[in-house]
Amino acid sequence: MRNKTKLPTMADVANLAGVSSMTVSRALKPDTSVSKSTREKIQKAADELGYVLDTRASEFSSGKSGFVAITIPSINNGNFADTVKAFSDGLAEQDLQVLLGYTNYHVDREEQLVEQLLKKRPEAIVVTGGMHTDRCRLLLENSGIPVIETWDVPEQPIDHVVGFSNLQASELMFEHFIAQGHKKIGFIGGDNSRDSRGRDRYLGFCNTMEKHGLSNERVSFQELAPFSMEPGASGIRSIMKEWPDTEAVMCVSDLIAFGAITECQRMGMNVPNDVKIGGFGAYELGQFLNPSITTIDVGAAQIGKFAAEKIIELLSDDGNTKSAKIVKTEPTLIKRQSA
Amino acid sequence: MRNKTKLPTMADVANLAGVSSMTVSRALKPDTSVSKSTREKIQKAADELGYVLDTRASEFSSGKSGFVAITIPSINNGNFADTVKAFSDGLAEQDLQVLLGYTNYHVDREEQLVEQLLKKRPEAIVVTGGMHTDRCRLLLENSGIPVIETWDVPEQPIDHVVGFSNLQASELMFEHFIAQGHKKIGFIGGDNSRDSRGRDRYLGFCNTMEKHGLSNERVSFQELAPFSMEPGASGIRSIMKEWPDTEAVMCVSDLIAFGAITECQRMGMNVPNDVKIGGFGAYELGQFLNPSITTIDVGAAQIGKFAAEKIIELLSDDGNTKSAKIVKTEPTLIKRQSA
DNA sequence: CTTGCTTTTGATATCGATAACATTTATACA
DNA sequence: TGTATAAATGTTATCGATATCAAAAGCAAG
Repeated sequence: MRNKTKLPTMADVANLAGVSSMTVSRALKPDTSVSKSTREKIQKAADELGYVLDTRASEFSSGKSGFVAITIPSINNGNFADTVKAFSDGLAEQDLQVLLGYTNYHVDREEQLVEQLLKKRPEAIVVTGGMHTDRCRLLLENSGIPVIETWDVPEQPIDHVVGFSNLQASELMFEHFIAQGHKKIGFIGGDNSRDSRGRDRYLGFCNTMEKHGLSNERVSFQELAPFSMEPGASGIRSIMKEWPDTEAVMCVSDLIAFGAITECQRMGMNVPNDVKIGGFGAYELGQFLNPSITTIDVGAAQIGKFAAEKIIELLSDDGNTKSAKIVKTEPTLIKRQSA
Repeated sequence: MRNKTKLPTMADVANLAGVSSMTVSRALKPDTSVSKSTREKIQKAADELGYVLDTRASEFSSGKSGFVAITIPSINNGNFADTVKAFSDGLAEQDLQVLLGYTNYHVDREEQLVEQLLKKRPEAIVVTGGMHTDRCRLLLENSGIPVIETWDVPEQPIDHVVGFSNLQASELMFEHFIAQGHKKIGFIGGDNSRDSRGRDRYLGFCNTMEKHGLSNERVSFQELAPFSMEPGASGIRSIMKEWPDTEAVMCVSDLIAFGAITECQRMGMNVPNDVKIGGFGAYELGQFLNPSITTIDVGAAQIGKFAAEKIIELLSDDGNTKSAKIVKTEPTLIKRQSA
């Protein structure tokens, strides 16, 4: 059980089976020309030795790493999890694995992570967002592999993009508030310097307010821990304290909205009668809360699916791919009870 | 930008810097004997070429893979995410990376995954639970690396264990119900054949009911999608329909409890006045729901932390480790509003 | 300026599999 | 039965870094 004992190699299997190691290599993959009897003989030898292929050697030798890297801001986020899941599923057909990294919403951490991931020579890399450090951008540009930026539509894309405009997406919610006749509208967000998607949603707030000649002062920015509801509670308290006549508030995510709605209930307010609360991201828990959360569905899974399709196309590329560099998805408003 | 262009290798850097590749190899790691001037020269050459180390070659050559594998049932589960996070953090100090796989609560999938992971030659492997296919067990036993089973205390451990008794943990909740004078108690669970931890929680139900001479018939087993609240809603509907006088129900997880509580509210019932609902896992959302969810805290992060510590100890092992093979954590009841 | 040490650098073999090419064996058909 | 073709297997070189051992350079003390 100790580390000392050497694990069997392909050569060991070859010896035992009385063939060359090349034949073992072939026998262990499907769709290769090895006679049935030889393959069985080799399989038996491999089982006997408890042989497990060393993919490090295999990938190193063949030059293909067999995986694709993806960075997301946070593990504890149903939306990104949906993207990753759809992405993994899409790549599984091609026997491509996914190597995942978390940036924790920090571009510095992203840079570090991207370098780490590139050292492992992925066949493509997907990053969340279009905001990177200079060095990170350089690393990606020089990586020699397809790069896809997601969940955003950067002004100067590095390579390919699968995303949507967070600004336009959040406008859907504010237009919804305004269509219901509300004028006293607020926003609860996070650290805009770290989360550019959150910042764009805030800009959507400012834009819409300006367009309709309304005040954009009713905002609260909270320190957002990953997957945190507490900031929603503090945010709504702070807004209702300073502007008690606020009629509708959009939160930068459904989790924040969850915290805000439940805090309203604890303060004795009725949502949506006393105040309307909107979320973002169409998280599952939003359907089940009473009241259910009106939200923006950004098609997180679709982003992962599209990214996977793009990568498959780029990797099987014979050099004449015609597909668009930028794929946009369409966020939609999901009207439920809370707003 | 196309895949064609070869990335620079260490030899390229060595050429440009006018040294041997061995010196480059040394210069790129800390704590090695390379003169300051040479190191700077090499660093400059590497930057100029945009050189990024190929860890595949590096790890292959040195024989160390530099990572540890871990399998968890589901990505969309805050508890396992907490374990993984603490685990990653614990290993980061030792420059060990974590390679994560999801079994989706299927032992067959686990077997497949474990084989895939072992092919990458991790330095240790952590699995969730103690239920495996025969082949999976064999693979783990023959892997030649430390194996840790977590989130459970198997009767016949493969190697090391960091876990707790799910059975005893769930008994905490039922004893809590009983101490409040309840006798008509129910349980909402999932597919026991797939989730052994859920099954043990159910067995805790049966044991406690038997011990107190109470009926254990008030149960509902639902098909549990990962991170799903809907089964909680169906579960409580089914129980309240068949046994309308039920006084208290424990759910196999907080997410199920969430679905159950909000469904009770939609049915016009008050939790906890009309019926008490308990959860399992101490998920963050349980704190914020109204009513907040009474639950069992199993110390998910602690499990990850302990597992990481154990691995560090085992890997730095000089052959005379004395640490216990089995580490148990202590689940606790968190009394909140719902029960 | 020589001896004996430490520090720095280099040459070579090697990790385990596979690509590419070469060769042998099996199969089909005239 | 012989030849053409396909299928099965083997040989050799190689991927990119590092371990290991060897050599050179730097340095202190006599």
